[in-house]
Amino acid sequence: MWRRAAIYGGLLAAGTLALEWLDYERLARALPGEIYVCLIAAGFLGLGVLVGARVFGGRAAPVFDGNPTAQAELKISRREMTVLKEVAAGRSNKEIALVLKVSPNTVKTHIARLFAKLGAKGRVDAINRARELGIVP
Amino acid sequence: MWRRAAIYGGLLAAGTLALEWLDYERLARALPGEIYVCLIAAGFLGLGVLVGARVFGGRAAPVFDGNPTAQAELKISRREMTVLKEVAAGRSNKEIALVLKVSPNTVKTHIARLFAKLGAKGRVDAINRARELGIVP
DNA sequence: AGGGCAATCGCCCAAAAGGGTGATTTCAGC
DNA sequence: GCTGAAATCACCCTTTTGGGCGATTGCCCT
Repeated sequence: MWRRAAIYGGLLAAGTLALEWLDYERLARALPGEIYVCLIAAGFLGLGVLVGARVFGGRAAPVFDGNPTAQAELKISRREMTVLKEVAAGRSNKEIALVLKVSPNTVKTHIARLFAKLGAKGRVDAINRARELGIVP
Repeated sequence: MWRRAAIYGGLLAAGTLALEWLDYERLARALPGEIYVCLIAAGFLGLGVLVGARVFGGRAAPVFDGNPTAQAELKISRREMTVLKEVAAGRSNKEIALVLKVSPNTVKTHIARLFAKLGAKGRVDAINRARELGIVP
């Protein structure tokens, strides 16, 4: 969405520059000076947004709390989500078991289900896929 | 660094706007129209970069190839960096060994050194710490 | 020429992770 | 009251990881 806005800004900038290039004189006669300045400025503002978006991050989703859509799509349960977050935090099965106050076997079961649902072959892989799907920051 | 540039851009924009606000008439008399347009445009360009940087990502380092500063600080060698990237891609030691055409033992050695340098107690932990330090995307 | 470092590999062993299967409980929804 | 899904736990077994040695090679630098 923001990427789209940036592209529109860039197009606006390009359009403005093209107009200037093609018929500067007539444009200058037709438009009051201030409006012309504002046009150019707006174009550069859009271009700047484009540059900023290109240079920085570029990741689509910002703040994040899990993507309910993809999460529901894969039928990842609440418990599996909490376990997934623990895994992403770099904790071991034993640590997760302690934190969640369940048996290590339970943690292993949850993780196994997560792997199946995410199509992952390891915890790092699972985290990467979850991040691609936008269900983990 | 890029953040600094964005801030400079924003300051330029603010300065330009302030000048316009304070003494538009004298500025218009003193400067040829095109230069004035360029000044405003450059200001807005910087402002746009600032907005883009603020809206998107916000992470400090952008396109990326490893953060040389933190990397040098921890004395992470070239080979260790490539191994780290493979680990972050979710590959197993055996797979990494195949890709890099070295023995699995060598991969293990590199990873062990990485753990020591990063102060990590597992691959996921190592990736998280490396990402915090900005030496991995 | 010698020291230091990166890169490579080997071996041993313990711990962790992962795969497969089965079982129980709890609880919401029909 | 029955059903199904979620959550819990257990056991067995294989593979992977990780820790802790040591050793060699090649390269850069002084």
